Amino acid sequence: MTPHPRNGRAPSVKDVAAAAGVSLGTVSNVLNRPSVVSAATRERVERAMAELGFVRNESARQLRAGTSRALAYVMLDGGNPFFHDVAEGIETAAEAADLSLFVCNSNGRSDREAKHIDRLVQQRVQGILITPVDPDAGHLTEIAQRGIPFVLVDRFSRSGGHCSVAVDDVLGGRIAVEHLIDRGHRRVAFVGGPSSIGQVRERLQGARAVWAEFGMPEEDLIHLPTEAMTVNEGRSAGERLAGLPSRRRPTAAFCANDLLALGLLQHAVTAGLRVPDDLAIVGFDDIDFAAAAAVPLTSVRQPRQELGRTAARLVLDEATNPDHVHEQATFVPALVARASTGTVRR
Amino acid sequence: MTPHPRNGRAPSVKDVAAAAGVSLGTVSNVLNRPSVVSAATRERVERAMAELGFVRNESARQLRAGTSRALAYVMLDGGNPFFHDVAEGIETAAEAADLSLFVCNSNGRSDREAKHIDRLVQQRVQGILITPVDPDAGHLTEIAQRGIPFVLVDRFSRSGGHCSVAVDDVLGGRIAVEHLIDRGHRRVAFVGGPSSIGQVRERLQGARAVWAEFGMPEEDLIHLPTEAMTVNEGRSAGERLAGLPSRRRPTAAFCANDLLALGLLQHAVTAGLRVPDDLAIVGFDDIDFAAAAAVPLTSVRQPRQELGRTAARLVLDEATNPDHVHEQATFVPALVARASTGTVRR
DNA sequence: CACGCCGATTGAAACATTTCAAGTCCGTCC
DNA sequence: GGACGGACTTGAAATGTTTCAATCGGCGTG
Repeated sequence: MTPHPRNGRAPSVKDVAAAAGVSLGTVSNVLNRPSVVSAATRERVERAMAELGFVRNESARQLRAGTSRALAYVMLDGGNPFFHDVAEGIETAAEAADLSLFVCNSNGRSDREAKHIDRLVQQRVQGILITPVDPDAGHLTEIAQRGIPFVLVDRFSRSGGHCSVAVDDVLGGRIAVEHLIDRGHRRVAFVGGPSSIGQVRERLQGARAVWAEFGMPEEDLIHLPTEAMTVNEGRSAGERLAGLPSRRRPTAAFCANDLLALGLLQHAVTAGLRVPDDLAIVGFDDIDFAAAAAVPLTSVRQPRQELGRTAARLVLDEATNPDHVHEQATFVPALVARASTGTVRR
Repeated sequence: MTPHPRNGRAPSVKDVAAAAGVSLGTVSNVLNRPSVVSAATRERVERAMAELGFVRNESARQLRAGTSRALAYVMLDGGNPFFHDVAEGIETAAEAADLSLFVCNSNGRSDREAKHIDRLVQQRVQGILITPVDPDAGHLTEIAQRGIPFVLVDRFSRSGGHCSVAVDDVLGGRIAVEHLIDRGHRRVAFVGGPSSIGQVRERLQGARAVWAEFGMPEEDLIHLPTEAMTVNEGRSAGERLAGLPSRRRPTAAFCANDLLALGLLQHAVTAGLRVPDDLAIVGFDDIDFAAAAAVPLTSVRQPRQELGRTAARLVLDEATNPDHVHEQATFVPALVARASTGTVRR
């Protein structure tokens, strides 16, 4: 409470002990096992702590304990609200377990990701949750080798050497395209890239599978590759789409995420196309902005918060349960139909 | 490198020293002052570290050093991309100073904010950057009293007892409304709330000032209060706006942030209004989604990354410079005119 | 040959906390 | 009155790192 001036270091248990006239072990007991301390002493110690403005030193605590009381989530793209919602889910679970959550953002850069991981390992965090730039990168397996619990979020573990949490992206691709076929579309674009992203490949794979099952000609499902999954790239895909000769031009687009879809939507509206009549659009993720777009966006919903909560649960299990077995949690995506695919095509 | 099994604790400097056949002080020298160690010894030690998979224990380091190598940013609303861009700016500066950045999200909840701050103080972070729920709350002054460098971000310090970084919100309100008057609007709505938020008050104040200067009747600048600054609230403000009798209904709206503006825009489009002809809209912040909206949004731009960079600079100055004096950095907002206010009204 | 110097290395102390075996004090029971 | 038990408190050890004064060994100089 008392302003403690810049005189020197922050008060420690030792100072509190001196002020309260007890041993330092007793102060520690007040902190960690209040029930074993007599009421009178406890009160005296608590008053001393308040007076000095004592705050536990987490480093010392950690040093003694050997591990920190924190989880970490390294997210792929801070600009994509999807990852925020995932982080919220993780935070909820962390809070329930009385752990802190460090949120880091690699912003798609592998070097930044590695740097963050380095620091987290140095901090001895209890576990690392990560949506990696490249799920097969070496520094990931290194984490596991160190014995640090870790979970892939929104990515699958190919090797099975650790836990992962994701939705079934192939299925997601299927339901998106089936919805479009259902609405009467016979020429559809798949917008997304780069193909190095597993998600992009799988969503496309699902799209192609259902396309073939309905007996559509392969060349009528057109892949418009993008450099990244951003609004800007979506806009540029829109330009390319508009540039196609009209007999080849798709009447609908399935975008690998909502940012692309929003960019595409914006381009379409600017170019004077009516959505969905001239161009229907389906996104992926169902971020809040999707519902809020000027033409509310049909999207494939991922249970974002639950993804996060489950990931946190798995990493905590790995951290605390000696019989832990790695688990690949898979969620089922669901189509949320809105105005951007609203009408059945004649 | 070598997978170190779950046998026990992670290797420490002591283990490295033993493996390399040197004293533990030498290992520390290799880590912190490589130049004083002979090349041969250094190499031997480095090999031992690699073999054992040694990673510095940051807690011990911190304990000894008395302070951590980290800054923290407690943001107000993880769902608002504006704060992300600010965080990016901070991270850039932190990276340059070789510090970690912990990003926390209070999500507008005072209790969560307090909890985060508690943990950060326990971690002995070097400085705290915060966009607080309430800039006058007690726990903020407590931070300062503890002697922890801290900076208000996107808020002004009323007391002047600490640094702050923000744009001139009154001016922001002025240029937004002046732009609308310029476009021929004679009845304008201000959408924003709650009034407990300083920003809302100041933007409204600027709006009113310029309104009066142009000799407009006070009652033609209508305040539509909202409960929060979200897309949803923007939509609901749209409904209220549509419900006004037509002779009272504004032809333009100035929203206290872009999320509100996007919500309002969405409602307008859904309701069949043409933007900007039936309703012109100005937002605030100029987040990326503003430009990407179906009708690109005119907005008052804040230098978001620079806000973050400056805040980081100030907190570092407070942390390292004994002659530090508190500074209220003020930036000038700029209007970015786009389609949502595109035409001059007859 | 003794001396001092220099570069390289060492050992011990310090940081703040937690834990735990050992200790003290007091009352009760035989 | 002495022993025992229980409630409470204590002191020391341990955690991993950094720092710094001290030491060591070798070499050149007087």
